[in-house]
Amino acid sequence: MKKKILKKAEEFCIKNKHRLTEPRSIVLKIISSSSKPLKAYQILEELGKVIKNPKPPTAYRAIEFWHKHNFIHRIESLNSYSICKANHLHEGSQYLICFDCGKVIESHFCEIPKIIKESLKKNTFTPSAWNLEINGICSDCK
Amino acid sequence: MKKKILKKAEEFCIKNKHRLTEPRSIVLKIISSSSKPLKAYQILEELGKVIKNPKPPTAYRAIEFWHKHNFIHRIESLNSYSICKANHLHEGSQYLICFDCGKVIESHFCEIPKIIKESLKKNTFTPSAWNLEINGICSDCK
DNA sequence: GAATTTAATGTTATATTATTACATATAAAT
DNA sequence: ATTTATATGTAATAATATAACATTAAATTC
Repeated sequence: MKKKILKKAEEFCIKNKHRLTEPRSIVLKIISSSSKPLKAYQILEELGKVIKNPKPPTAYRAIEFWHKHNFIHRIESLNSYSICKANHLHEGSQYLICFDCGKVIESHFCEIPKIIKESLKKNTFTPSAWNLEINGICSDCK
Repeated sequence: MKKKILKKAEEFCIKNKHRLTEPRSIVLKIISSSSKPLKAYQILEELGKVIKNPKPPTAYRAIEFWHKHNFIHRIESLNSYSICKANHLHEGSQYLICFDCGKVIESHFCEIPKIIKESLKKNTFTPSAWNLEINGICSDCK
């Protein structure tokens, strides 16, 4: 899984003439290796195990880069970042967040639901990205 | 509109034995009077025009109170708060956010879309609240 | 209606999250 | 080789949020 993402990242960078620099590749590795979403300062801390005394902008820039290109999602209500589990990069994300154990499940579907599309049409609004976060209780905590 | 919300808030507090204190009622007034979502420190600033030198916890506590009881929604990606426009209080919110002009539209629908419900069932996850934020471009900016 | 309990606020300090600004380095294009 | 564009290094600080403890005010019990 991890390897595949890094491979994809490499191809993406070559194709789009972005540089796959050390902070970028390490940050992507960190996020993709984590089973849970990570906060920026957790990523920064991990980064510090590989490169010497990194500063917040170093982490934030790499995070922003991968986020902008849909390799990672941001879970807004947790200020956290998670690798995109779908095997195509896409502009929408949806997470189930258990308020008991804190577990976060990425629940993938590609299309914006119909009812939402209709609402967009009514508002003549053209979507580019979307994020849905559902709080509740997971099966383990029931 | 504003009056109605304050009336509803009053009734809610009496019914549920919560106190409609000064910080609470002023904060609700501030948020409900604003056409745009407000950030916590903007609310704090407005609060400072009415009560003497309020501190962050005063604003945050009132915000948390109304948020918990679904009178206001939090727009996670903007760290902002907005009055719930639906005339019944509900656990879900959905916003269209224009990245050009910054306009935020509350797009109300009561039910979680079917495709999402199915995903919840598959994950045996019981939702209690949900928040959808869609970024894109509004009709005025097209 | 005085004593107790509970709910809420006041206040100080600080933690957490994120960005600005400017210098430097590296790669790509001319 | 020079210029331009892209990205990082570093220091400082801005923006967002909470912890901890003291105090006040209302509700409940006696």
